[in-house]
Amino acid sequence: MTLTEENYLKALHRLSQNGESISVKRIAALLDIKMPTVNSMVKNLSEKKLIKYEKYKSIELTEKGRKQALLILRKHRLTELFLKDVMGLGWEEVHDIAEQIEHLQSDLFFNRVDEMLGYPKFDPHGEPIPDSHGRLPQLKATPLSLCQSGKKYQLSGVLNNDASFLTYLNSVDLQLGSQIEITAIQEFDKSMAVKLNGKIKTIFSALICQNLLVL
Amino acid sequence: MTLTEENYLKALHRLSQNGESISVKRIAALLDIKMPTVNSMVKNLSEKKLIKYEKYKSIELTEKGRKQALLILRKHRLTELFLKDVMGLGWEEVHDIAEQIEHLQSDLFFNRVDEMLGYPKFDPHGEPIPDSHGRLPQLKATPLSLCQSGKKYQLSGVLNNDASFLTYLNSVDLQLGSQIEITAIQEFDKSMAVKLNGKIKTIFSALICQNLLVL
DNA sequence: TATAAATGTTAGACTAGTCTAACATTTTTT
DNA sequence: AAAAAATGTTAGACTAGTCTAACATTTATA
Repeated sequence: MTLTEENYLKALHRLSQNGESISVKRIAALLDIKMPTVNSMVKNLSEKKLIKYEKYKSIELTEKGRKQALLILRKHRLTELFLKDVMGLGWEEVHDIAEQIEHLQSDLFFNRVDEMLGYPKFDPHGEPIPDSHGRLPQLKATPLSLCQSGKKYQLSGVLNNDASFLTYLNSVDLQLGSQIEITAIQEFDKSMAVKLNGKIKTIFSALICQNLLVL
Repeated sequence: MTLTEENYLKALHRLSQNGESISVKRIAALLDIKMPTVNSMVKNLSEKKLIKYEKYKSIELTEKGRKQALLILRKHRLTELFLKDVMGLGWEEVHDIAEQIEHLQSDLFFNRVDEMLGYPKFDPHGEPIPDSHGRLPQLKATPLSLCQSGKKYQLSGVLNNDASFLTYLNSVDLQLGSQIEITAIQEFDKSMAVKLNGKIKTIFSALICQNLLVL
């Protein structure tokens, strides 16, 4: 598979995640590529049995295509974790580098990365890491916004990668694995009073809660 | 620069290393690409002022081209060291992976690699690692195994950190900066008769010579 | 030095991935 | 249900990098 095909597969997978059906227009928008270009790539991927495609109908990944996408995702997420935990880069810095490293062809390299990380199941953004056969772990992290008052959770990821958000998390010393205890939930605006790592007390707005994944 | 252009520059630099002049034929052979293809790329690189080229004449890197090549070489050699020393891969395994990683665009990544390795000046073969401006350290450390009989050298590094090797060096009172004079080279097994610090006379096996870097 | 061999160059074709302009179909609105 | 808007498709062009076949120049050799 070419680098370009891999990027299309990743996009296809991402679009298939949020339930809605996949259209040429949405792929084009996501990849910032014109529709006719997407159209021809869609035909190409269809010939390779990576997607199911009929003119004017919506597009779906085949099992084969989905597996390929998950294998790329695996490399991406392992890389992000490696850059952060082994190399000490910041959350906000790792994505762009991982976008490049995910295309490396070397089982040896990624297996060693996996090993050095202790075979992790989630990446720094809380996304599950597919195994080497392209299968996903069953466990799923929950947004803090759906959690209950009076309980304790562990931060397992974030749903937003904006630098401003990540900077905020750093400012309250919140990292993967940090403990979050919900002491109260404000009914009116769904903001939460929380205690972080048993120490810092603060308020999370609803927007923040929606973007924190916990276990 | 494209990945392909980078590979041509690397090849050009490598060919320029061994003194002989650079021909289309030699580039083609090294990259396993047909001569007409090389010919057109040579024109392209010439337009970009990375090489000096006139029809039927031999090819030379410009200063600009040489600098670019050295920056890629820097990334390659840092990566090899990283894969070996940080990730624990074998020396024979790292080259192919480094060939891919050297094309990553991320100063952040390579600066961190450099930092984690302690800003090394030489790779384990004694090859110099260009700095981030594409400049070479002035002096080139050479494995003792490549040195000449009858000359004097200074120990500038070792390529092996096994306790047994370092203990041996201590036992003959050899330290960084110590003088090594080669008095004879045994042709059969490449072992060397040496005089250390003008005093101790002993024999270094070929293996020892390969692991001592001198200036 | 004339000819043969080696090397270099040009011309033209092909693929992957991109584009714009024009046309087709489906979906939404009136 | 007709018209308008949105979306999808086709046709054809362009670039980078590759190739083969044919031609040109330089170098080596008889």
